[in-house]
Amino acid sequence: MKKLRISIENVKNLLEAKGVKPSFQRISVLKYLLQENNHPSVDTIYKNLVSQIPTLSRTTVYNTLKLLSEKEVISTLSISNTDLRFDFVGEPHDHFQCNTCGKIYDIYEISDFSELKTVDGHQVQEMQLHLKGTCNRCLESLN
Amino acid sequence: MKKLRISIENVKNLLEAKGVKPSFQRISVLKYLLQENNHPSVDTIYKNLVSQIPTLSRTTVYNTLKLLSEKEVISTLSISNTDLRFDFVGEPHDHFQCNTCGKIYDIYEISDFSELKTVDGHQVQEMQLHLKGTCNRCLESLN
DNA sequence: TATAAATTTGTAATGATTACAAATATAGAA
DNA sequence: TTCTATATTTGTAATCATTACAAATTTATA
Repeated sequence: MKKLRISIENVKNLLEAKGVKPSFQRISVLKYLLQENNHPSVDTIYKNLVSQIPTLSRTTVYNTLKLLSEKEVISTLSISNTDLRFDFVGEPHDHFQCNTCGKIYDIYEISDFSELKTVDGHQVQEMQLHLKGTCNRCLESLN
Repeated sequence: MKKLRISIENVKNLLEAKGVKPSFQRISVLKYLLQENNHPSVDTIYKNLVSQIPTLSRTTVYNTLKLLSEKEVISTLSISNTDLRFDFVGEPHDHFQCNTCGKIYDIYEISDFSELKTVDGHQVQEMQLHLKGTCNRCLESLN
C-alpha cells in the first residue's frame, strides 16, 4: 500500500535482466506497478499513465502486462472476479481483499508451502492464498 | 471429479434448509453442481441443463447462482481469470487448476487455516488456496 | 376464481479483454 | 547516413461474460 520511489534506471535494469527490451511504455508500466504496490487493474494503470503519456494505448498496457507476466516479472492475480489484477514478483506473500472497499492488501507470514511441488500427482507451479473479509480500515469506520 | 447420484428430494431439502424456495430451475442447477462436482462455469451449467429444460434462460442460471451464493449454499471461486466458477459449500478444501487443460481439481489436506480469524487487523471471512500447474493427466500425456 | 407476489425469461446494455492491421519507432547492414 | 527489416505501439472493431431491466409466466394466498 505504501508508495515507493523507484528510479527509471532500476526498472530498466530489471527489465533487461529478465530479457525484456526496456521501451518507454514498458518502463512506465512496471515503474507504476512497483511504485504503487497496489495490485492495480489494467484500467487503473492506464488512467494513471495516460496523463504522462498522452499517446498511450490501452492495448499497450494489456500487451505489456501479458509480456511481463510471461517473463515472470509480474504475476496475474485471480483474486478479483471483475478484472485482472497484477503484482510484482518479489518476496512470496498472500493477499487479502476487502469485501467492503475492494482494496487488496499484501499479507506476509501466514502460509509456507514453499516446499510444495506435487499434490495428488499434479505438478504445482504457482500458488495463491486469497483471504477475503473486512479490512481494518472498514472495520474502524463501522464504529 | 467423480459424478455422484443425488436425488431431487435431497436437493429440495437442502434448499429449504437454507431458506431458498425450491423451484424446478433452482433444484436443477444445484443438482447439477452436486452431481458433476466439477466447478462448472455458468455456460457449462446452462448448456448441460438446457437440453432437459428447453425454456431455460441463461439469466435464470445467473440469478440462481447469485442467490445460492448469498445463501451460502455454494461459493464463488475466483480461480479462473476468464469466468466465474462455482462450488458446493461442503467440507473445506482447496483447488488446483491445470494450466494445460483448464480442469479444476479439489485438493484436501494441505492447508489448515480454520482457526484464522484476523490478519493484520483485517477480519477474515473466507479463504481460498489456489494452486496452478500441470495436472497428473496432462503430465502423463506429455510422455 | 381473483389478486398479489415471486420467479423466469429474453433482449439489450455494459465492460473487460482480445484480434488485428496500420502506424511508428528501433536496430542493423550497406 | 540511408535503407531495410524487425519490433513495438496504437486505434478500432470484435468477442465474450455478466448485468440491467421489463415483460411474461408461475406460484401462493385470499
